[in-house]
Amino acid sequence: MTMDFSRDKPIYSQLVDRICGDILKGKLELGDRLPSVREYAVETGVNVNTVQRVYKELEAMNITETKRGQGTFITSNEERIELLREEMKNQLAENFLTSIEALGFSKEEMLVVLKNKA
Amino acid sequence: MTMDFSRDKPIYSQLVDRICGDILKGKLELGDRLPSVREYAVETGVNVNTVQRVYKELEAMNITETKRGQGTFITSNEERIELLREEMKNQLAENFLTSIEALGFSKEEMLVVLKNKA
DNA sequence: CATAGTGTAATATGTGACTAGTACACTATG
DNA sequence: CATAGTGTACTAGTCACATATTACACTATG
Repeated sequence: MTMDFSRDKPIYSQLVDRICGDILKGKLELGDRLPSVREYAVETGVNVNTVQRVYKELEAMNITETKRGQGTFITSNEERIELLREEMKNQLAENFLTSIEALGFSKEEMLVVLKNKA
Repeated sequence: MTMDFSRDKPIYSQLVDRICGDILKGKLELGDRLPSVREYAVETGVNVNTVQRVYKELEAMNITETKRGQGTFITSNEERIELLREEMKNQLAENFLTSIEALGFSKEEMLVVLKNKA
């Protein structure tokens, strides 16, 4: 595959985002097994250690569970995923509002722009 | 002063944002002279080179003009500033929409969250 | 129990972004 | 022309990130 990564953010971080997105979008389902670190490394054209870091982060976020010798699985805890969804939504919104304020735009002004886009 | 900086973004970049914000907010006016690199370095508790990089970025964006031996001044070109305002507004909006999509949220869903915040 | 497939750990290396220290070049001012 | 105040250039150090390599620990499967 050899994915293309943006250069303004660590690869491991982009992969975490991607997997989270896939979970929230339903592309990955609760209890699903992720590819092995070695598989995923080849798929994405990245080093095994980088994938390991990705899986480590995901586990620290409690959205995956790792079983040695078996693989890494998405948690079956639906509440956790729902919580994740809310957390990320909130974080996104707050970051946005912070940026808006820092640059001196008003919320209303930005809402108009957003509505008129895509 | 010794400003406090977030650790997830380069200092110079945060300073650029800050100055752009101050301009857009009207805290800094067209033609104003910015502090000298050394002054600003002391004010913010940062190295001179970091400030220099900030001023360099600003100049590359055509929002300041630098005169050796005299100082760095905010452009008097009002059109440029207006353009900057539109650019940043657009960029902000687009980045936001990209993130939303990547995580599988809908625009409408996020607009609701935004309206109910701050 | 052998084997192949999991995740994990440790170490070394290269690279680029960021920051810092120091010295230089230009300009205004007296 | 001396001086102090500008911006600028050069060099070096630090750190996070990614990679490469190797070895280890656990589990399923035959």
